[in-house]
Amino acid sequence: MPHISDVIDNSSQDTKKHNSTRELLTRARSLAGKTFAQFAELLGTALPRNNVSSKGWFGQQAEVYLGATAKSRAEPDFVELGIELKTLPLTSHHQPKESTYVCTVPGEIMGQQWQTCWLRRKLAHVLWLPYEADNKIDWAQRRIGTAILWQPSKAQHDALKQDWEELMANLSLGEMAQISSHQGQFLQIRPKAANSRELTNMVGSDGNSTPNLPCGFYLRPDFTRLILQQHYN
Amino acid sequence: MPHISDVIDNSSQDTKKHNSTRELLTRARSLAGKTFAQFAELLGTALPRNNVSSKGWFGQQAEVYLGATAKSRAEPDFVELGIELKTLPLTSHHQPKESTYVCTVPGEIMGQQWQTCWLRRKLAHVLWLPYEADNKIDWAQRRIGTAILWQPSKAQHDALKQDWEELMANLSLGEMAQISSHQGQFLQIRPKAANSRELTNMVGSDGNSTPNLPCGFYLRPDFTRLILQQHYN
DNA sequence: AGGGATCCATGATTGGATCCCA
DNA sequence: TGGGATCCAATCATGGATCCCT
Repeated sequence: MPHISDVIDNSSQDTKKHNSTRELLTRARSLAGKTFAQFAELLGTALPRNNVSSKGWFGQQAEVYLGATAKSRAEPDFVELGIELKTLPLTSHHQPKESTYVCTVPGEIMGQQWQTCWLRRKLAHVLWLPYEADNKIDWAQRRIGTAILWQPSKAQHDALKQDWEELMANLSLGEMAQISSHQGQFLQIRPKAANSRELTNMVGSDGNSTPNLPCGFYLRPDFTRLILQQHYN
Repeated sequence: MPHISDVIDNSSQDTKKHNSTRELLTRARSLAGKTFAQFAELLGTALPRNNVSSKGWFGQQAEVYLGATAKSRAEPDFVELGIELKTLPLTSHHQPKESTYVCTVPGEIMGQQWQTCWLRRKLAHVLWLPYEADNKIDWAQRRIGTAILWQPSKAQHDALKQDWEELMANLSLGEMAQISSHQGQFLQIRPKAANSRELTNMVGSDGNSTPNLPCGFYLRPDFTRLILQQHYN
């Protein structure tokens, strides 16, 4: 049984966390309407000259601006808040343009559980940062949208859980090579590598290790579209 | 049963290997008597300005000069010959100045066997390249010695095997933290890291993973002293 | 003088994602 | 238009070892 002071401390922590979360959202929303060029100026950095060679630029600079602490580490972007930052490219019709990368598919399949898996933790609390990604708009002139702080609804959670468990079951059945991007209603598994010759080792349920393309979990556009609708309607 | 042509091919391979090994030794010995400054000039590179910040310089440049193929990979330096290159720093009395790093201690202890372990493969065939390492000699003026091509004698092999099996047995008993550099007659285990705060995961015989300092196997000077004596007497 | 601590280079891995063709 | 392929930055891990204090 916790001592009363622990309860008081926790409660105080929760209040701080709540306030910090609101500050984070406020700061993120202060970017709404700004172009990439204006954003770069805010940061005092130069815009990369083209988008092909700077795919992750906006996401990484947004982390810097919002004070994310985890640089390429296996932690939430905002550790103390448990919040993950994800940029969300939009078409000219303000629909998701792409699937959204979530995290890498674990190389060790055995013993993975939904309750504790990395994907679930990543998607437990997300700060979405939409932006214009229509190729007809000059890159420097693309505008940042209004940030959305989101947690999965019961239905969304359950749908993700079902997809995840189906995909993981298929993986453990052995042939990673047979896993298709077509599986999964909202979640899919796709290659995630520098190139198609890259290989890592997958350890299957039989304990054997086989070389495979590194893969990642991606959210299909249908899923992120729901999030946008949920917020704007 | 092999076809007769396979036998002929192998024999041809062996001859090539023999010749290449002699060429390697000859090329290595052509460095005998040269100073670091002269060696750097041979390579067309600059000498690093001090030795503290360039600990691996000679070893790495020697690999380049001798055509080693494995750059930081888990292979022998000269893959086709199965030969490992090791530089050997000497005192003013031409005795080994330091213990000699061999390889990292595997993070997975279970199932390790002497017959197939990396340490045994590394030490199966070594091209030793001695050089003056007395701090009283200006770094640029240190001279390279006569290369020695070495394979362990039966007695040396057995002694290494005994040390290795003793050390590995201790590791698998659990407490990596309790392993001491004092153990082992010719072989020891010591830290091998950027700094003492670095940690990696060790998987013990119980299958549990515990964080530990990354460690390496080192040959004690007594061992390399034997190799020098064996050759020069 | 032995052993705990440390230094550099480079390849591999991971986290940020979007590209782009059939 | 979906999914196979790819791009950059930064960290991590490994291979090359020697430093340097007690």
